[in-house]
Amino acid sequence: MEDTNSLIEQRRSHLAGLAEKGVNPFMNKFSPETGCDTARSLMAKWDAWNKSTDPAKGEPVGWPEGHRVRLAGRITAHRDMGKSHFLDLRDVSGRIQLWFQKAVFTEEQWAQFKLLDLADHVGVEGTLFVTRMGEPSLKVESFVPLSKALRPPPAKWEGLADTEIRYRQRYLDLIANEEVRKTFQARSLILREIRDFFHERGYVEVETPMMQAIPGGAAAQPFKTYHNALGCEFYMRIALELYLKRLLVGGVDKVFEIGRNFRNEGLSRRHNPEFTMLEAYEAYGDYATMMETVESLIRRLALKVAGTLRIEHRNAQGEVYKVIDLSHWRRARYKDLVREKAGEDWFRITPEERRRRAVEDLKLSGDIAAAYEDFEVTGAVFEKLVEPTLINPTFVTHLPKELVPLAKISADDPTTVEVFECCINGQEISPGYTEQNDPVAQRKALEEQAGGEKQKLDEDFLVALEHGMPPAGGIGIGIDRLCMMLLGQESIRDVILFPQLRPKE
RNA sequence: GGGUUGGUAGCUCAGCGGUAGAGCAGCGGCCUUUUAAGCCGUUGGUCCAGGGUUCAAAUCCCUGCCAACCCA
Repeated sequence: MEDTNSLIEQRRSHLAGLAEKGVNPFMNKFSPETGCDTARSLMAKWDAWNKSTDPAKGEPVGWPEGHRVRLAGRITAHRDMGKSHFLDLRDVSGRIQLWFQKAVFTEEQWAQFKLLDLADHVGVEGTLFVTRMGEPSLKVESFVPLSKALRPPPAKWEGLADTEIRYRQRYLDLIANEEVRKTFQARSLILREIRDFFHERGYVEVETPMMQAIPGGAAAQPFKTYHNALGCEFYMRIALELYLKRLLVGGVDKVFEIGRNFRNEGLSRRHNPEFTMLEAYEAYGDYATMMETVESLIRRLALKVAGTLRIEHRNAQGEVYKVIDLSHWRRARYKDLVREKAGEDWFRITPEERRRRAVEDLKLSGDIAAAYEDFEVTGAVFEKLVEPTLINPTFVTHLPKELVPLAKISADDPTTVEVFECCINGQEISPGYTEQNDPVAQRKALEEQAGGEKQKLDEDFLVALEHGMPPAGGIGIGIDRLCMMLLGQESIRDVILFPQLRPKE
């Protein structure tokens, strides 16, 4: 990209100007003592103490006026008053205001100062003080250019709105938009908290293959790749499941993995071709054990990241348009939820009548294909009419066995399986299972699912099961959707740093 | 895959057949406590691309590309 404009040319000439003066505009190393906002708040603390008239205010706190400090960051604002300039310096901790006075510097140094541009990185050293306006600031005594920005930053006030630039050049989005920085810091916190949660419960974190000869554990289109040295095709994984279960066989009784799955399907507000999945398995647990696990985990995440179990989603105007109450976790049977929307007699009428009612009365004609079997008609009712209404957390239990062929039959209702779908925010956040550990039943179910295509059977996995897998509960949690729910984002692209877009040119 | 909306200066946007615009940023000037600094002046454009209609197209039409949203 060799595009130039006058702004880039100006910056290039400033770069050349620094070089002529023998200044390296890309320093190898400069060690700041502390963060910009750290210095700023310590100064503010002292200032508050200093100005307090309370006779019992005690010992000085923070950093006093005149405290010497060395900082580094990016220049994000410039207010020029001739012989006196105010700049904002920003690093990951936040910002602090810099004061450059002409009188402090030699003519040569001032000439170098004039070659600095907005968005450059600089290192500065000086003393802390508070301005007349009460702003804790740094009186700069020396500075060094650390990295010259050859391109202008986005406008500071409007921020960056162009979605395409925001996603393709996320770094500009992060520079320009404070909320975006916060969202991704919160995502990092969520991941860390999930790991702490499972480690505290005695789980072992593992990493299993992303390149698999047979992509299993879910029904989804995989991406294909090729290994030159082995001379064979591989698939990018679509789920973590089958390898984690091998580890249950191997005696890793509590095991989890957080990792990327890849599905070669459509992109949407809720789908990115690569997405982050958590799966956790617990030997001697069952689906009920895992419901408790999911609830405890998500409650903890909400308190950590939002400070409350009442998650508010706000629109661009800052108005709350949705509230998710994570203090009550409903448990409801699949059939009961379907009856609420489709009629009390739904499961007593004939399959033909069900189809007619779904298409005509419930207006699901676009969602029900002619080839759908009866259970799929009910599935469409659930997916289109029930799931979107489950804003507050609901564990949907006792799913019909046809819907989840690989699961274990419920002890109290043989037409259903020991599976839950935890729905929050109108979407499925986490499925959970009492895992199938009967190798004969598992083989039969997988063969039926493969529809006679023998090469799709993960024989190695079935052999593992034949060695004996302990009874276990398992869950999967879509981390991206979890982040959307907790962080008030309606698009998956706003919780993934670099969402997939069509490559340019 | 279908529909809707959008793509104009570095950024945010207006203009919607008749000379290419504003604010911010930038550049020059004034100002040594400003903070979306202020005041004066000023530079900057493949109006997404390609075709068409027209005396005349950023503007109307067609095709394509990219994106967002809705639907499948």
